[in-house]
Amino acid sequence: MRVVTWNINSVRLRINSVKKVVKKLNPDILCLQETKCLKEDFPFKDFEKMGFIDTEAFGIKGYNGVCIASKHPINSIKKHIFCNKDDARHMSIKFLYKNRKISIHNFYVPAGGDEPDPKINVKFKHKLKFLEEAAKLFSNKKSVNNDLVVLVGDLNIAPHEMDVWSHQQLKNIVSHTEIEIKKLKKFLKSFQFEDAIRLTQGYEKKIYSWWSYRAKDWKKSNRGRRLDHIWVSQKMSKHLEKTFIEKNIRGWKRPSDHVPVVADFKFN
DNA sequence: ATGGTGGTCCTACCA
Repeated sequence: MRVVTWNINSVRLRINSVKKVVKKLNPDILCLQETKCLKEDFPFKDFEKMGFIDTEAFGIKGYNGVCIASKHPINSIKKHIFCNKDDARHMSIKFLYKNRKISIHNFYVPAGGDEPDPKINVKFKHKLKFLEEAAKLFSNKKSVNNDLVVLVGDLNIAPHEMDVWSHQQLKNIVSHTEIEIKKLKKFLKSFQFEDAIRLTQGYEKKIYSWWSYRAKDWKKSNRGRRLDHIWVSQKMSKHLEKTFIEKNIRGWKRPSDHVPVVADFKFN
């Protein structure tokens, strides 16, 4: 069973890239962030043609927006509101796979602006509050040891030294500051999640999922960050087979600044 | 070098 997460940065502009990625990766579950598309404008027909039985999406005009497309019938959907804001940053579904109930959570964590000080930057304050509320959502759950849960998304934080091109140069840059990383780790621990990428690939090598549009040559300078994540519950981690990141897609024509992150699971 | 580029939808705002 394959789960793919990708910050698409406009699903309508890049619908052909989505089709190519689906053809190439054949995901069971595709989670998108920054669809930048109202539900009434969402290209549901295209997702149907790609082979998805159920596609759930919602968004606000211009900003954020999340989608989960599934090749297995979706049994239930939840959308959680964080920080009392009218935005579209979370969606979760449940579905059956080989008679097992699996939950998928798709998150788009606020980017947080430029200034890494919650006292003067309301966007950064929002980001920290969002992470706190997200952690609370999971720490309230009782079934931590028995549930098959996958949490994916653009979490807009690169937590480890090898998740950024230069730990030294980014430690005061939003996405890699100590305060955010602490909140993210608390979020991770709220349901005893495992970081699937690092669990399968170790902590030694540099791994990125995002390269800025502002670089002259993203590939040559390679100043990336690992902002996109796949987390698995303890029980789900037993079924985790492998993970990989589709870096080459950053080099496609009119790319998103993020690339798809993939996790494969095996069930008997 | 406090820039750079790329989204949405027309004017700023977001990343």
